[in-house]
Amino acid sequence: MAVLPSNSSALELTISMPGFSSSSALPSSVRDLDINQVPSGGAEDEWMTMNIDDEEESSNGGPPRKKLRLTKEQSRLLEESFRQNHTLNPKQKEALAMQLKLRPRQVEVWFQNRRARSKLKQTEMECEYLKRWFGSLTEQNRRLQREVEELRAMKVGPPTVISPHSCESIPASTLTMCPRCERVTTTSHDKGPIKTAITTTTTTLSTKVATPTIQSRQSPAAC
DNA sequence: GAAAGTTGCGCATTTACCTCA
DNA sequence: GGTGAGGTAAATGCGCAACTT
Repeated sequence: MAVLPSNSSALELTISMPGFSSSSALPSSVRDLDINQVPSGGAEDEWMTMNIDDEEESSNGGPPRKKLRLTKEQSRLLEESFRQNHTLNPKQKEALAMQLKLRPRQVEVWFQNRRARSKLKQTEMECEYLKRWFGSLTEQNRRLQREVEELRAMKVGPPTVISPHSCESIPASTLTMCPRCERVTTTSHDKGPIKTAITTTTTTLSTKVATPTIQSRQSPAAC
């Protein structure tokens, strides 16, 4: 299962994790849209209070700077451009600035902030994902501990298991489990009662939580 | 070719402003 | 109407790489 944001420009992280819904991990995008709405009670030319000249004046100790609010169209174009490229070369920056009637520096800053927001969202998603994974592992651990306790309690005489291949009864002491792939193999070594008891739980392990994968995660080497 | 200085860029952090509950 | 929280544009400072002298 791949968890992907509704807005592909916001996140690049792809998380594969069976059994988990992505919806709760996604921050609401509604407010993002509202942020760029024209405030009620202000005409658009009044709303764009800081044009190029104003800003240059304020940076030289002039009147205090006013907050620039990008128009919907400006935001749309910037987002579109960001989707294509997360960084701009000087030519692209210049062209975009001209198109948007902004200074190249403003475009540059917007891209910096946009990259930072993407990264923040990605980190939040990773955090959420790790928390869920931790929770599922904790639960799995608890379940297995319980099983071990039960098996310890019913330990009477030499434990045996049914061979998956021949359906014959095999002394459990001859079975071991590969810790990596969790397959049962027969050996002649005696691993002691606890080890063999755990071995008998192999069938239950088939219900284990599948290891979630982040894009870069490598699959374990074949056993 | 090596070292020092310059420039441009990206990023992290901080500040200032705005909106909304 | 005042206020605090959250969002975001902009400023600042730092590190790094490429280039020049």
